[in-house]
Amino acid sequence: MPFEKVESSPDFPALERQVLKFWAENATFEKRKALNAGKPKWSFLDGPITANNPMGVHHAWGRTYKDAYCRYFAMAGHELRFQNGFDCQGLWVEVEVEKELRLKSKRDIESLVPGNVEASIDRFVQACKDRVNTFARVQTDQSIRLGMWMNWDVTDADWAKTPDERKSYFTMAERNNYAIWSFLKKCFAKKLIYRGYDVMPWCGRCGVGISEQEMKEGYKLVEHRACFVKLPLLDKPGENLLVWTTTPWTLTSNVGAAVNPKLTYLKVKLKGEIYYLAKGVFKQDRMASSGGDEEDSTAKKGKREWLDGVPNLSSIEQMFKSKAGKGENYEIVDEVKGEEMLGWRYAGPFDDLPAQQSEYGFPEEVAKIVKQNGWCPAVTGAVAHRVVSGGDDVSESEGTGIVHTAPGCGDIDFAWGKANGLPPIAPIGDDGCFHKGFGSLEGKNAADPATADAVFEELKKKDRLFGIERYVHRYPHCWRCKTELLYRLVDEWFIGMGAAFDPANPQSPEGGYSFRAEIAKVTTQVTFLPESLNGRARELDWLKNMGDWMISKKRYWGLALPIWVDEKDPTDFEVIGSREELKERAIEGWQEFDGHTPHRPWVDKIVLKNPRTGNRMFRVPDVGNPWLDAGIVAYSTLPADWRPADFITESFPGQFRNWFYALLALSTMMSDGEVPPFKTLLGFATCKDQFGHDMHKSAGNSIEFNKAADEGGEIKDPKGATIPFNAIGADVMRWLYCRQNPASNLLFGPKPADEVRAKFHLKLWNCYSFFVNYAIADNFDPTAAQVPVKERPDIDRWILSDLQGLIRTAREAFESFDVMRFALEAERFVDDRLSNWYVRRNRDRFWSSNAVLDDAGRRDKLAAYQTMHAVLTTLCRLIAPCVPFLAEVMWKNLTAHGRSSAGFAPSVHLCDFPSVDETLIDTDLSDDTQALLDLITLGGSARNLAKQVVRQPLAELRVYTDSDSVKRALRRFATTICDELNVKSVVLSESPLLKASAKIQMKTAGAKIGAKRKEVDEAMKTVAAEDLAKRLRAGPIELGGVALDANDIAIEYTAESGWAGVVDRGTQVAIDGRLTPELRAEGLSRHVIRFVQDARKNAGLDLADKIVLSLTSPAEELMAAIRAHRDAIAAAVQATAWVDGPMTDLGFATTVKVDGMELMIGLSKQGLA
RNA sequence: GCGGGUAUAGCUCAGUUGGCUAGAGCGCAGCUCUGAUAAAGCUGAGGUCCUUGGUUCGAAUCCAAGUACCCGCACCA
Repeated sequence: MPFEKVESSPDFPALERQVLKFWAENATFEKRKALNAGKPKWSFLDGPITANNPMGVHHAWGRTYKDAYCRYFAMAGHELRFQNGFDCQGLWVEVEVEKELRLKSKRDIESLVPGNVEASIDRFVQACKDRVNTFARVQTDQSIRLGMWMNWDVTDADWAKTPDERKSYFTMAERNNYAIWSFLKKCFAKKLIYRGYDVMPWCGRCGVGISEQEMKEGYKLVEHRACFVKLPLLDKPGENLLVWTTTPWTLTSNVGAAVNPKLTYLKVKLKGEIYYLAKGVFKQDRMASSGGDEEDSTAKKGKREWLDGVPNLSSIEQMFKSKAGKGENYEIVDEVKGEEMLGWRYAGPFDDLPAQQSEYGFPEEVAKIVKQNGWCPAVTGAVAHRVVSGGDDVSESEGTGIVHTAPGCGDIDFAWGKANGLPPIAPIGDDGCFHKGFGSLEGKNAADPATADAVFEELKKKDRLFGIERYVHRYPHCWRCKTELLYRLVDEWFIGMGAAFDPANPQSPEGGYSFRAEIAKVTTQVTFLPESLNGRARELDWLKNMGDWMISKKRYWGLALPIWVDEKDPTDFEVIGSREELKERAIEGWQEFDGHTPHRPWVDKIVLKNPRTGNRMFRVPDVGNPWLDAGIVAYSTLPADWRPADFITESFPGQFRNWFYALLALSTMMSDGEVPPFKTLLGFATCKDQFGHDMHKSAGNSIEFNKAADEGGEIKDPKGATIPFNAIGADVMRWLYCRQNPASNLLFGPKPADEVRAKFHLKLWNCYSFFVNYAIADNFDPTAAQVPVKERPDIDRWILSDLQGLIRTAREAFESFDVMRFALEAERFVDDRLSNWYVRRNRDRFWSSNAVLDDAGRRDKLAAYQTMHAVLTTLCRLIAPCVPFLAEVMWKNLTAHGRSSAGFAPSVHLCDFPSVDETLIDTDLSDDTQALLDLITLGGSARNLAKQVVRQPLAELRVYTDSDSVKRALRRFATTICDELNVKSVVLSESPLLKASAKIQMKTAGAKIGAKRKEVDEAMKTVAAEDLAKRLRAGPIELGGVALDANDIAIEYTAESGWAGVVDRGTQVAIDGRLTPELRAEGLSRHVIRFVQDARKNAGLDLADKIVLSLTSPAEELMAAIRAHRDAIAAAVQATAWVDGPMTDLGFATTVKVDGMELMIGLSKQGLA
């Protein structure tokens, strides 16, 4: 038997698992690659997936695109590399390993082996490698389950190899790390690498500086306590500057107070003391959003972002009033210009701290650098306190207009400090806690609210605290561990990105080299999809605005920055570009390092000799930014003859500043500004839950890949109710992703999965099972000689013709990376054309029995089988890239289990992608059939208007149309129309069927009419529509002073009495709704048949069973109808004998009502009566 | 704060260079079909096309302002 019986409700996930086995056992993937060897290359570059956890369903979206396009280009005859990538290094892995090992801090990490930092780091780094290997393998298995075809590492032996030797690429591989070294060396040669001492956001928990890219991800609206602080002026007893800060811990390190020289400041007297503050802030409504800081308060006023439960800010004036106490008040005694205040000396809030007594700043390391760079004279913080100019950066939009300046705690403070010779005092260490030298605050964490309390206590004791308030603002947090960032003076390593460029014309500035502009130039060579996202503009915008790239992390697991620094001169450093260079230059440590990957702690052992000074050089302990790891892959993994990649695809949120950026940046440097890393980028949006909310593990609405694929599980809806779901399976997920608009967020869940399965998979499966199950019964042989297509009936040639259209769409869509277009068209093909027309109309061709057919009949039936077989097998090949399992299951069965002797490939994935067969295209036939389908719909609505069900035969359907294809369809498919609409005849009418009414077609007439609309409307009213129609047929007419032709005026119609009519565009359809007694009798008989069929089913009879039938009714009309159509009824219900009168003694009996009339049905199986 | 986007049915979204009666899928309601049958089809209800103003004979569409949400950029005391 050529085919296997097909279950009507299949277990898709189970079938998928069988297909995986089939592929593995038959080495199908290897065979595919062998077929394509030596063909034109199509280069795909995989964006590495972070190997830190199992996959979620959101990963499956991108991985479906990756696989679908790779499979398409493989079927279309290209050689591919099929290499998957894993992202291995970086803080995210460290954080998970810290959790595993229950470590809380960097100190814990360095004490893993008590007393041995180096061994501790080694153990920690090994744990990170282990974690990556573990989850890379998990993700590999899951990707295989998704149906992704890549050169996977499968066996234990594969995984025992080093990352460099495995089939997938790993960013922790030596190849990758050394490639980045060569990149950094090139940057160094262009003098782009520099060491920056700067105040940067810092995560005290992770102990790392946070780069600009990372900071974007962590802003959150939070509450802090802000305070107003008095700074007594040394030369004006009883007078104070009033400053405001949201970070009280930085007051310990105050060195200056910045004013804007152009602003006016008030001198406010309160209880005998004088306070200085900016005039503009005094009465300001502080809850209005900053913006219009000009005086006119009518300027647009937004409301400040605020948190519920936090009281509104009061104005500064109000604070003065309430502090004045009852009956008293403040007094404005004078105004001064900011510039007059410059140089005023004041007493700092924490001048008693040792840290304030250190020349050049604090702590010593900082002081050393400050001294070396000449950033300030030999003064201590306590001595340096004075009013400085902050220029226009000091505004009246926030605070008091006098800015507390701590050059060791703020970016701009640091700049002001350098400009004014103020020594920086850096209060906190890499753990975010106060250094020694800060008195009672020593060891306290700066982010801890209790620390603010301690600061407030100190201030109170000294009478420096003017007020405390609860304040809400957006504040950066660590994107990994969510702790608050602190601004801290650090030394980090940067790549200088160079001068700005004009995004409209991104060339390097005249003369000078600008890395930024070079990247921009390369970026313009890349295609960003989908177009609606304006990806290129986004990327250029980022390139324009970004600062220098901070590439260092003071951590353990990652790229070892190949920077060696002179032991005596921290400004003298070198970048090493390769392992070979390192070996050559090493004067110590090579023996120990050799045999290890270039990771900590081993690489740290290498010591170089400074050729200029003869001093020893040590590697900086920092590791690299992980986007370097992912950014180099176009060079570290793609061989030269595979560059640039034809295609990459990733979820775009964030990636314009992360992977896309890194890839462009590193490739620009590596190719000296010549070659982009890829030609086309397809971005896609974010995967949400089925209610449109972000998926979060904690919210219970995220779905693990394994559960979606095989296990089933449950999700929580937004109200927290639990919704269980069954396994969805890979192909349903994949189709969901393929049919999605990549620019929009995707809603994933059991409900969308069910919809997609019902809409596509089950519809297709129904067609397939219908075909196969009849083909089995009929012994259809797919290898039998073909009935020439020309000799097949219209409907066969029609679907083959439309199938070519689908093939054309498929090829265009895949080639332009628009799989959605193909998927939606395929759905329409399967639903509207194959299922709802071809199969439905052809059921009787398939089930007609060979025994009663003549030669022509048998040939017609063979044509039907062959047509449907061709359609289904072609569909299998078309959808194979999207739903590889479903396609494979159907293909194998349809091609008699892949017997290659029959000319079919043993796997659908070893086929070529279908090409359009021009000889099968019959445009007229396709048009005519479309017209037919439209006519059926119209006729259906006309029936509906006439309130006559399809079972009731009607006399006549009339059609009036100006469409040639409708006219042709009417002639060509008259029988079909009669059958579908259950009418006795269908007639093409030469004249309109319906009462005319005229209507102007503004689409064509609008331009002619213009402003004369009213005149034309008036003129229209005076002419009968029928006359208008007649005159128009003769030629253009004049109406209201405007010449109009037949195209400009549409004549519309309504039906005459007894008829029901509908109109669509140029076609009118009218159906005769009147019933003659004959028609009514026939309709009744059809109802009777329907009830008898029901009764048969209820009686549990088999399809083939013959029956003895008895039909009785007290209603004479019904009995007459039964008598008149007795033979038709008997044939339809397979009654071979009649019993006149009631038959209650044997078999099955029931009573029903036919159009209100009682009918007793009795039947029994023939032979039992 | 600056720039960009979006706003259309209960939900998810289409809607061409302005053109008159604004669509689809899902959901809902009703009906039908019933030898593909735990499938399928049809019909219906449901819209201030975010608001206001403007341009125009005519605006969901173009312009301006406003509102809400989203994205990017900038965020300082």
